[in-house]
Amino acid sequence: MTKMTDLTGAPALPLNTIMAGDCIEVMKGLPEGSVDLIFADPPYNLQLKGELHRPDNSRVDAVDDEWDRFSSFASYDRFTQDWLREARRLLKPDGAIWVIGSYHNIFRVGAAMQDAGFWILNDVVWRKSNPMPNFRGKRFTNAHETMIWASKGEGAKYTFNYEALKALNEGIQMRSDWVLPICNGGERLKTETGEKAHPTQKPMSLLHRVLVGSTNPGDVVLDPFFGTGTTGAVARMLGRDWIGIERDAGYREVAHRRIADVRPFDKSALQVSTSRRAAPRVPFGQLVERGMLRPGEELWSMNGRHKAKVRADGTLIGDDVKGSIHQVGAALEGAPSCNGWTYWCFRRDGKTVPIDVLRQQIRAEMEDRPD
Amino acid sequence: MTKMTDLTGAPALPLNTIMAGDCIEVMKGLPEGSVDLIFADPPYNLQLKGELHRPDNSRVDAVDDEWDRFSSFASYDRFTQDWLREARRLLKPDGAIWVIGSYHNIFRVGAAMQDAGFWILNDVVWRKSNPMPNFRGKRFTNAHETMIWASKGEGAKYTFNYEALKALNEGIQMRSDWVLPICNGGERLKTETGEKAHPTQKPMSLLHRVLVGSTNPGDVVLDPFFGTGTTGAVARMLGRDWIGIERDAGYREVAHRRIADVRPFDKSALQVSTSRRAAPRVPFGQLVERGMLRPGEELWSMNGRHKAKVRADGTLIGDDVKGSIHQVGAALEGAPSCNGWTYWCFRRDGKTVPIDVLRQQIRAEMEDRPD
DNA sequence: ACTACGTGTGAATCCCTCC
DNA sequence: GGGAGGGATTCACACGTAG
Repeated sequence: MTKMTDLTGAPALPLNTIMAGDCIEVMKGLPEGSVDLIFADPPYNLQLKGELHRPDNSRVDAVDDEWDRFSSFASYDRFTQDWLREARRLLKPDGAIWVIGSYHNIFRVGAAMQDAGFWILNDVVWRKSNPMPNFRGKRFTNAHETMIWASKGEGAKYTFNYEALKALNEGIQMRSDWVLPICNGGERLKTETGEKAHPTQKPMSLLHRVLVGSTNPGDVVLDPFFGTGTTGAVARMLGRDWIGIERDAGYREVAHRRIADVRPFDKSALQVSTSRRAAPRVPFGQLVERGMLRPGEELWSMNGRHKAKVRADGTLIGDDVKGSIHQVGAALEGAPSCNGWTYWCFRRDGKTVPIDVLRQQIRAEMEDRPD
Repeated sequence: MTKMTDLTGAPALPLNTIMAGDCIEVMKGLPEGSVDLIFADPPYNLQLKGELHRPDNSRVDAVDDEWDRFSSFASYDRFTQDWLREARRLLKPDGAIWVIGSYHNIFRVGAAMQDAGFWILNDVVWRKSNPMPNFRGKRFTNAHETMIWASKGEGAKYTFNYEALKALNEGIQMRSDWVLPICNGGERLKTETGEKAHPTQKPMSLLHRVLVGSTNPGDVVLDPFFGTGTTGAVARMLGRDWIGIERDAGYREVAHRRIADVRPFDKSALQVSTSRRAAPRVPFGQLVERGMLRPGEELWSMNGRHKAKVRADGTLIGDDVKGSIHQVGAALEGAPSCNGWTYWCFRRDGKTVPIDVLRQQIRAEMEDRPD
């Protein structure tokens, strides 16, 4: 493949392009710590009946059952370890990875991810609303696939747009089981002869939820098993940069045309709900400095059971306790911690008002005139 | 343990008893090829670190028991390989095994099962209808556990009561995802002091479906991690013989009393597992994920007086208001509440269509294969 | 008897910034 | 890098008590 470098001599990222070749080799040529998210839909590769192929496409010549079984699992494991090692190298320290699979391969993949140092955050079940039935009635309808979401390592940071996903789910925390239809109808890519362009095309709704939940606009998303480019199409739609790797020229061609047709959403639609966590921090002392609360004034706990007096330095003093609004609240409640902003109230004109109202006033002013 | 033999000199099966001791050692003393089904609920190796509190400051009662602590993945893997080897030895040639776990351990267990020669038939997802939320909002609600169902080896026969399961599922082929509540209320075993008798008691409805589906009356069911004996209780109820292995004397005592109380062929568990299903809630965000509405697209109020723009996370943004379809509708109308589904319309081909039409489409799809 | 409301709790790898 | 401290964060049920 072509080696690209930027002006500093560091290899540049080939953003929004489909790279040709084996993903392990191609990833070796990309710079370490450069990617925000990896979405991988690796080959399931474990149909031991009939033929079995190594990652390099050579056919495994079975001698007997024992040898064949050992050889095939071991060869799939080596392949998995190899691409996972390169994938992890490419991730930024606060990057994350999603891998999708079925019971044929997902257990080996999950164990390999843990062995490679990834830290599993959730396994997410894609529950298909319209799966193919088990025609022979010998097993359960295979109605789901499993995704593993993992950070780069134990304690590593990662992106999780909690509020946006909660909003997507009408105000209820998003669960680890997602009910979504399989990809068919107009979304399913076809060849000129009307056949499926790719046997395992994933629905865009699945990628939408993955990318809204674990990336921000402008992030770089890598898909090492690009296929017909669902990841790229949704990334472009959502204003994320993407890189695809695919060794099949036919799939690359379909993906290229498909992504070129995508109209990105406009910027304002990409702004998603955020939590208070992202809001600027307001020290309680500022309420006193600005005269919103007077030193000596009494605050009352939300439940009305406790009171404390405001001091000029923005601390509280109650019976035998003094400290921050949080510390005094925790001490009075005998709790391990306490959010003083939602715990304390002041009184004006006979009404009891949470002090958080004052913080919101300050934040509103800051939005008009940011520092 | 005591060695038992029957009249022919072959070791006899200690049917319908709880054996004391470490399951690997105990299994070594049982005869090869003697068991029809194994249900195993091994330690999950949760690796919990500090304490966790709910937003109301109450402390979560974590699984911190000694039996769930392993020094490393390697030591957990050795343990898993050892008990799986003995389990497989005990199975009849046409026997089968179920193992339940979470993302902490299930990938390692699944890979070890394949390595041990088991042949996976399905992975089955237990979708909890009432899981514990993720209190800190840092991950998805961990709302499911995974069960692996496997035969003794590739091509081995196994029991699958297809019609019985179909009947259990109101005439529709049983899928690989089962919606069942966690074990609480009256079914949850308590000590005299009112604490949980076992931290991870499984619901009887789960075992009911497993045993109805993959055993016949008179079959022998072995549970090497017996705990407080859910497997034994359901087996007795359904007229199956059972063997439990448990090393904790306290758990054995609770299980013994519990199983003695079971009336065989009680139909109560059946009623639990076929509990009625509520009308499915469809989040508005799903219309966006599924491409039925585009982020950036405008919606119009039914009366034509207001409009708002759809965002990628399924919220709306109008003049000075943003939030859910319901919130924005209420704000624009100055009303205390608003049903956004009937309030908002989208435009296609010059026609104005209520968004509720799209929700009805999704519900219709779900009715094809409910659960 | 029935409803309304408050409380308790479940296999959990659950914060982040600043000094 | 470790410790301190601000302050953000929950859904579905079962059960008990009040009205």
